[in-house]
This record gives sequence, C-alpha cells and structure tokens, in this order.
Amino acid sequence: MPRAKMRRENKLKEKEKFPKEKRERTYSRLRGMRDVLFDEYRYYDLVEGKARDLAEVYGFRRVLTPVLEKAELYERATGKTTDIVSKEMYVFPDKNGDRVALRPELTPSLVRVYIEHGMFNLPQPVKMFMVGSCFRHEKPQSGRQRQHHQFGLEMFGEEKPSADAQIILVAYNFFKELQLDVQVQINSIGCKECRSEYEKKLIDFYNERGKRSKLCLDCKKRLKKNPLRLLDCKEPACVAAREDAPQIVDFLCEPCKNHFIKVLEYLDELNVSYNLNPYLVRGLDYYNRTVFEVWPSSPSVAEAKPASDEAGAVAFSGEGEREAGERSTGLPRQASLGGGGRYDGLVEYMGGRPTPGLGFGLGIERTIAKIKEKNIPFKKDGRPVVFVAQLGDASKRKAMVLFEDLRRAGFSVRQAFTKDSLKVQLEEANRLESKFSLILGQKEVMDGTILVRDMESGIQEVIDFNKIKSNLEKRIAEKK
RNA sequence: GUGGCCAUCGUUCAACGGCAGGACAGCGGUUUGUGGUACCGCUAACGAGGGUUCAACUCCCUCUGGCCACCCCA
Repeated sequence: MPRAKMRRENKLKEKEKFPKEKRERTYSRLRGMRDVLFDEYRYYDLVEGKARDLAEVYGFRRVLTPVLEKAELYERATGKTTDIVSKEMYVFPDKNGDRVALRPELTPSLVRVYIEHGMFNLPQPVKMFMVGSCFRHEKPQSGRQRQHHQFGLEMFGEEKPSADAQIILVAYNFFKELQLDVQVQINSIGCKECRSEYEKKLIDFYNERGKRSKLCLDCKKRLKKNPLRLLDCKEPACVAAREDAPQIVDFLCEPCKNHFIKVLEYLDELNVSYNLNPYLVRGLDYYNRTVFEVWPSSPSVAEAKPASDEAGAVAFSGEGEREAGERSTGLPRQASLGGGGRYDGLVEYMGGRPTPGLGFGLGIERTIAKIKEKNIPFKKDGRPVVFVAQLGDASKRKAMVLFEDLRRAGFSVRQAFTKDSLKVQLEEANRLESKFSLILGQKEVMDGTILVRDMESGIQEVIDFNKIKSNLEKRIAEKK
C-alpha cells in the first residue's frame, strides 16, 4: 500500500476514534476572486462615497447595468482584436445558446444604455456614472484580480474641449480628495484622418535604416496591425528606437490640434497636474483625440516598510526591473490607477446617431491599495454610541422596546440581546467603543429606573427610566 | 499565456527525517449585576494526491492555490 495512502487512512481512523464533527467540506473562492469583509469594506464605502459625491456635484447621474451582456457588445465596442476581448473576457453560452460575456469594462454597456434608451432625446450632454464589477480572466497579481471594481464616468453629446477637461478634472479631484498624489498623463491621438496620416509617417520612420530589425517580435507585428502601439512598448530596444520618432501632436489636423490645446489650457487654469506624454496610446480601439491615464506621482515601493519580512523583500527586489521602465517613460506604467478619453465615433459605430462621447474608468481596488499605503486614518462617525444592556427576562423585553425607541429618536444604539451575562455585554460595549451603557436589571425594572454608565470614567448613575432621552442628550452635549 | 518565489491553528511567525511550538484573536475562569489592565486555563493547523524512507509537516514529483514580474490592463 502506498505510504501516503496509509498515512491518510491512519488519520481517518484517528478521526473516527475521536469523532470530531469537524469534517466539513471546504469550498474556496475561485482563482483571482476576493471576498471583501468587514474592515476591508470600509475602504470600498469610502472610495465609492467619494466617487458618488463628486460625480453628482458635476452633474453625473448614477446608473446600474447588468454584469452579463451579449458578447458581441464588447467584440464590437471594445474591439475583437484587443487583448481584453480576445484573451481575457469571460465568454460562455447561455442556456438558450446566446453567447454572453461577463463585462470586462464599463463603457460599452453605457454606450448601449445611451442608444437603447433613446437618450439622444434627452437634453445633451447626457452624463452618467456607475460603480460596478468587471471581470477579466488574467493571471492574478498585485493590483490585478479577475473580478475588480471600477468607477466609470461617461458623457455623451458634447464635443467641446471643456467636456474633456471636466472628465479629467473629476478623475483628478477624486484622487486628490482621497489624499493621493497623482499626475495625469495626457496625449491626443487625433481623428481618423490625421491619425492615419501620422501612422504612415510612423511606419516610414521605423522602416528606414533597418530600424525594424531591432524591434521586438510583438512590435514587428504591431507595425502592421496597430503602429501606434509601438510607442508604449517597454522593450529597451523599442524604447531606444522610438527616441526620435515623429510625435503625433505635430501631425494633428487643425481642429484636433485646437481641441487639444484648449483642453490643456483648461487643465492649466484648473491647476491639474499633468504630463504631456507623446507615448501614451490606449489599448482600446474606440478612442480618438484626447486620451489620458492617471498615474501615482510617486512610485509606491519607495514608501514600503523596511524589509522586516519576506514580502517586503520580495516587493523590493522586483523594483530593480521597474526602474528600467521608469527611465523610459518617466513613471511606472503598470501602476496606472485609471484612464479614459474621447470616443466620438463609438455611439454611431454601435448603431446610434452620430454622437460625440468621452469618459474614464478607474480601479477601485488599486485606489484602495494606494490609500492603504498612505495609512490615511478613517474619520470616526460623529455620534457617540449608546449600548443597551439587560439582565433577566423581564428586563430583556423592556430593553428591546427601549432600544427601538432610542433608535427611532436618532440615537446611535447598539445591543447584544442574545447575551445574558452583563460582563459579556459590557465587553461588547467596549469593543464597540460606546460612550455610554444603559443597564437595565430586575431591580431597575421594579423601580422604574435605569443605570447610566459612563464608559470612560466608569461612573454610574441611577436615573428615572422616563428621563433617559433627556439625560443622554445632556451627557452627549457635554462630551462635545 | 510565460517565468520566479511560496504553502503550518481564524491571523501571524517558528521548529524538526522521529510527540508540531509561540504571539495575536476567540472562548472560559479569577470577579455567578459591571468592560478596558493583569494572571490562569481551553479551543485550534501541516492545501490535495502520489513517491523516497523503518519513519515525511520536513526530501522528490504532480495538481490546486497564493504572492511577484512579464504580456496586457484598472
């Protein structure tokens, strides 16, 4: 008999001798998927709250769309050839045979919403935002899960450069107000006409003097398929090759150029920290004119704690390679917190009326990771917590009613009615950092009184049961 | 998809080819109507499968999962 099997059987025998009903079947979450629990969720609340507040101030209204869409939506909007769609999208047949997909990004759904609900009949521009999960079947790593959440903001029906500036401003403010230092990387990739003009020039540039042979394999393919993407390759050879490549800003047609200049002027005026990045081209097919990404302005690992454990050491050793990338583009590319741009042709391409559009998406998890790095403390909820404790059956019933009463009156109350021991209840009160505990026992029920305990000093006072509210209000006022 | 590192109580960190240990958390007690501090006690783990060996948590292989990097992206 194989040893390992014997071991296993011995173990089983042992377990039968000492029958522990511990033999539960364990299910685990899918690869790259995360559970967000209790404390972690506070970060989601914080970030989502900021997103909502900001978006609404700027006139964006919230929508919620299905996670599941027809696969064709993304194949058309995002682009069949993009990695997101061709390699990473979750696609499967529905029960009725439809090819459906878990959304890998937010924008296509929102474009569909605009068209499907006839929003061209609404006052333009139509501004909407959404927070939701996106799915990409990738190998998980830091800042990358298979399910992540994005805050997406879209504006339809507005072609003025001030719209571009506003979208960027919201993205920028979002991070700023979460106390994260970021820089906007911005570029213009022009319109169909001037871009194709530029692409020709770019191809010519790479073809001359045998530059092509030095490019990496991917870039050789890109030269044929999508020459713009040559610019953001990180292979040292390709970085070197692009050194004096023509820059697209020099080839923009008049309208595109003027548009871009205006956008930058607004950003200057609004004090948005940006970097004109001629190598920024985005991975999605639908963009035109303004494209941008938001990068943290300081590399994250610099702030990492001293390597007191393995994890820190590993993270640090990886940094050597990142620096190489930094030299080329100025900052680590991988750390992008969000990005977006203009997509004037997309609505029409998706079957709607010709409508300009633009938007951005940013990663909630990546934002949270940055917040954690900075150790920004949560501010506490202002209202002092009042804990209601009880002893004995009659008082429990009375305490439950009291609890409802106080809750309706607007007090921040907590309880542990399933517990009988006062000690345990006060422990809970302590955990909850309550300022006061109300203690109701048999004696108090008989007397029509209740005990108020100040949790900081431990001083208790017997008061008239009917005067609880005024007494509490007085105490709370004194604490402030 | 490619490559590197890793897998031990709920969390975190040990140890060892021969009885798996601490810290934190949890629960209980000292205090049966009183929390935070202290002391005492209890609960609780070798990811799965196979192999090498008298003996495997330890060594080897496979799988699964995690972390990190690349590709790409949020």
